[in-house]
Amino acid sequence: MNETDALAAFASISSATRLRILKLLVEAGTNGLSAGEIAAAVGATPSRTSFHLSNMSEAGLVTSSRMARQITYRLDFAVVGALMRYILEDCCKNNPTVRACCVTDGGC
Amino acid sequence: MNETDALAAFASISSATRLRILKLLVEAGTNGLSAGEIAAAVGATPSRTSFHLSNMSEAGLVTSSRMARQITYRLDFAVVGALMRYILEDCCKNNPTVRACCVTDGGC
DNA sequence: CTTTCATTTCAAGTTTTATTGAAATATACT
DNA sequence: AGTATATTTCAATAAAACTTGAAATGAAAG
Repeated sequence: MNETDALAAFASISSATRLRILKLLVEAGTNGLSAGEIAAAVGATPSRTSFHLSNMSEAGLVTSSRMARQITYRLDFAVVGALMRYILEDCCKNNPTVRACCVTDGGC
Repeated sequence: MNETDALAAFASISSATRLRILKLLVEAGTNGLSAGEIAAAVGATPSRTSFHLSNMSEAGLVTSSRMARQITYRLDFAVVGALMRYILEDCCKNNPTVRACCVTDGGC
């Protein structure tokens, strides 16, 4: 992950709707969800949802594949992980205070 | 960290200049840097730098304190850590793929 | 090959955010 | 008090992102 990619990812998840889509796709796991299911879940119009999904796709956060008439969107967990690593290492130089928050039993 | 705070933090670090300021303040550590030093380092005008710094301050990422004529800005490492934890736990439900990227020897 | 369903694209208007330079505030020095 | 330094605030402009609804695309079914 480079700076340009990280900036696009941050911009993408700084929208309340898109962050909600991300959380939804985390729960959906590797199966993903169709654009229509996502639209229904977040209560947005199809065109608005499509706009947000292409934003997330351009940011590399999601992948899409057509299944018959529907298009399935899946979260790219590796990209989210790479973003975490970018903050932790490239930005924060492995600062111990920041790093402590990333362990399950961390005092944070 | 709640969703509102996380959204503000993401929006803040989705600007190239502000991400650069964050990295600068990571290296400065607990000493921090004055607004003027930051402006010089990022090559921005004082007013523009001030704008970005108040954005980061509203997002909770930095703290400020006046030292004589200068105002020192410091990164709030705990807030950055809380943001990491928010992505990892609240958003990603501790997904193992994402979590693997947060350990030094992680296969990521 | 027309219809239906799922999704995307487009154009228009609205809102938000960024930039610039000048003026204002706060502190220190003489 | 008056001047210089450091930073912020303000108003105006410019640029980017969001929203809406209508039209277009792609795929399946009759």
